[in-house]
Amino acid sequence: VRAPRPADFARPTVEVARLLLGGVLEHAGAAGTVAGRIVEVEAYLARDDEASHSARGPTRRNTSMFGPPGHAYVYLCYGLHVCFNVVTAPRGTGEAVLVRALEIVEGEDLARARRRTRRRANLANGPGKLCAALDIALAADGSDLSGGALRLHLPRAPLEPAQIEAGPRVGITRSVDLPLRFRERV
DNA sequence: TGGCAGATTTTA
DNA sequence: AAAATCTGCCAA
Repeated sequence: VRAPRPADFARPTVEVARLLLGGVLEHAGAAGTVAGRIVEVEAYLARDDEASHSARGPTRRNTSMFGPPGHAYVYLCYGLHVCFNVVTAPRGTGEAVLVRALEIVEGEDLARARRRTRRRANLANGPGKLCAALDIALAADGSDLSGGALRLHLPRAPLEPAQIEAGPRVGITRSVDLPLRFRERV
């Protein structure tokens, strides 16, 4: 994997979403570092996407979604779960990629301590679960993912299209038919 | 100002 | 199937 470059975000959000697959999200904290390979993402767009938080313009919560690309958009879902996104389109646009699932590749013991589950596969196979495993908090909202404690790494070579499965997004009720969910095929 | 739906997860 | 319980939107 490699560090992200500005050019990585100078392309449509759907392409960035596909590029994130096979990348690594890493959080270095006081207790240690936990990192996971990105295996499932969803794109949220600014136009013709009623499921996107940006669909009705900027609010206090989604401010960072309209911020610079390559930064984090972290929000609270259903009042208790933290969800992590990578902001994608240029400043002011309002697009992001939700990271839905990781496969833990570093710091598994620490991840297990933070997550009450026996099965390795369940450590980070959901947007709220992965934030718990990596200890991503709302304080990370708006942070630059190329430099601080929370880092994004992109694959040196993007996944082949045949390795990516596209389909409808999960847990939404509007714009349900858009194929904006991408998963690494097993 | 109040009610409700929501990019979820866990337990019964 | 339901609870936990924050944020934003829309109706009074």
